[in-house]
Amino acid sequence: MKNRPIVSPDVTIRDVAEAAGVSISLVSFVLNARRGPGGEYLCSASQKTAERIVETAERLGYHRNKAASSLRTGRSDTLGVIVSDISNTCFGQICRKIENLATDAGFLTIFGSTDDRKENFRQLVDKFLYSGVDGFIVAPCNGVEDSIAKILKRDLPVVLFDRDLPGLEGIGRVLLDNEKAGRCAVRILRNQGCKHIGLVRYETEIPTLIAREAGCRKEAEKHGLPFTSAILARETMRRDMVSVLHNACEEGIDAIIFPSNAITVDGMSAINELGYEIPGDLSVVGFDQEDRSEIFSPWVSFVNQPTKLVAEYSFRMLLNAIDGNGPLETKIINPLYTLGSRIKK
Amino acid sequence: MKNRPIVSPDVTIRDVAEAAGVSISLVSFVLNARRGPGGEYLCSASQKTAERIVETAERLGYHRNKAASSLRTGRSDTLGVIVSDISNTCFGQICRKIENLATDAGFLTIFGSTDDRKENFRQLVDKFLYSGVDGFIVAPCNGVEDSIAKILKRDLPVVLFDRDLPGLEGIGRVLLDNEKAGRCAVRILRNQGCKHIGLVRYETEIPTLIAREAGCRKEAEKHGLPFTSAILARETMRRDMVSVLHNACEEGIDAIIFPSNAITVDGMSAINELGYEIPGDLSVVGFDQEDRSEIFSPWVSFVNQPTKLVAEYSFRMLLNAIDGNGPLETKIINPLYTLGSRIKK
DNA sequence: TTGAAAGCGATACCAT
DNA sequence: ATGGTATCGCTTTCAA
Repeated sequence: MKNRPIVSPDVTIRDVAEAAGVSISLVSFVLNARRGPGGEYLCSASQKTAERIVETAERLGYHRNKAASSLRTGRSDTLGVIVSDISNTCFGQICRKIENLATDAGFLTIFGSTDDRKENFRQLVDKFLYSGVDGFIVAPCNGVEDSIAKILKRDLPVVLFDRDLPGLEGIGRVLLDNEKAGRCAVRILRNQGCKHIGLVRYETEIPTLIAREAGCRKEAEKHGLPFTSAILARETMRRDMVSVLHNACEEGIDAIIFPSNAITVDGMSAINELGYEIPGDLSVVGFDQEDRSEIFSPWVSFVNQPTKLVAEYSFRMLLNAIDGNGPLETKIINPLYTLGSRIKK
Repeated sequence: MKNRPIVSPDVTIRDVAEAAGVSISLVSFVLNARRGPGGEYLCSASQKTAERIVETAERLGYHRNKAASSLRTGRSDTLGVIVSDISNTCFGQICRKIENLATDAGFLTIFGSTDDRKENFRQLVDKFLYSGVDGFIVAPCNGVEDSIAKILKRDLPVVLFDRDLPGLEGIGRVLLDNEKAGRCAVRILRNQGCKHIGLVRYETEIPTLIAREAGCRKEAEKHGLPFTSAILARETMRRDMVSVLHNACEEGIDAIIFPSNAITVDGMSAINELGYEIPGDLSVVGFDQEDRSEIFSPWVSFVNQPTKLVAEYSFRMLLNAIDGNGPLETKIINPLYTLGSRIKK
């Protein structure tokens, strides 16, 4: 365990300095200089020397030692991203996009999954904090306000997405317009000619779900459409789903909305178990689409977070905050949807 | 861009030393000491002092500065993991598992996605190399032998998974037994009573696909089952799939195998387009299951890499190599399968 | 059992 | 325009 080998006799800034016949300071200067529009080095060094230094560095294959640089500057050029589960399609996509953007901006990204558990969230925040990240993009669990506060106390910027933690100040937010998303779901079903829409959710105080349901109800009422919602206990949702859907169909409901990914999954399981046909027996709108579900179940419509946009907004906001030239604010984004086929061939 | 604030006046080892009334060296010593079975500190310091130091460190909220430690030791306690797409379920799961294992072992993990493109792979390797990772776990693209060699030249350990790069020496491998996986697919269909099995793949030299097809053929021949395979051009696979499947069904094929994730996706699209029913018109075995596809399309069976095992073997092998107490070898693992329902309700 | 001190490599202040 | 040098926090050798 102890005797891990020390590796790679690397090219250091000193080697470059010697090879170029200048001082270490000058090399550091030039290598950190910003570039002008014409590619000039914006520093006090002469262009000639600057070019020679850069060329030497390249020739020797020099690469800045991150640890040393980080130790000296207090910055690591690393971002911490925390989600509930990176193997979940939606989060996976957002993480990938953030990673790409961060790479282009010269940042490294480290990810962590919480499984939606407070303790895991806290551990990850600590871990990332102690590894010296420069900022956070997080999809929080409920009740992790203290952990966020810990980040803030270190003066590090945080951007929240996917779920809000109301009441926190000094952080950025990139959130879906959930009420609009709810309206969107109902609109899809109305366009398919559905006459009586149902919604299933579990009991919760998560504002996301409440707002989505409210949006559904408003849009339905606006058009005088019957709208019925069933609220299950969270623990027994999976089990209760079958009877709830069965009753709903008996009562003449011809369309159902599952307002989150978890509910969609349980709901689709129940529909399979009941042997219902989509859209024959029931039209379905789910939320937060799974990978390729359009291929495995092309008759289900989905309302989604636009993952690319979420990633872009979150990253830009964080980067601006890190660079000190932009505010942390709240950005509300519009839902995206994919329509399922209405007809089976 | 330049004036990012330097943050967090942290508790340093010096603070701990002063507060505990000992020297910096002693603190470092104790804090890096291994623990005996009874929790004793295995270092020359007296247990009393050791305990006092540890207690002081905790009280002050001390955490080792990673940059400084890394600069001094040349180790970063960071692992680099490279896959083709982390938002793909299978890779997402493997990454998550590796992350968990790494965390438990005190390592940080950084991920990168290549989209199966050489240049991206090379860039990621360089990026990880220059950020000082201690080792790599990678699912390679074709033709990145040079990049792997670059890692090896730095004396860093590499473990390959998912796909092999034959001919490379001095690396670890965790690979699926692809021939067995092919046999497994045929066995599933035989159990469902299928009489004539087809397989679609694209033209390639990827050993994975070839071996899977060979396995299928062998198993079919072993039981005197007719087996027909169609080989499409990679670029036009998506387009050609429809007619190929159509012809296959006309010719009396009652079961089809899609021997990779990409082929499964295109294949399922085509089946949807043709309006074929599974398993009414056709039984299907796909490879490398998507997230929740069992819910959206419960009638398809899948042969998979056991993601947890792949993650575990890869990580353990790498960790042992880093610690210098274990070889980098080739580990072949058995396929896993999930059965689709044979009957629609 | 404990401590002093020499770096690791890069940055940035201050001279020249 | 260029260079000398203190310093970031930690590990580790050597001496006491």
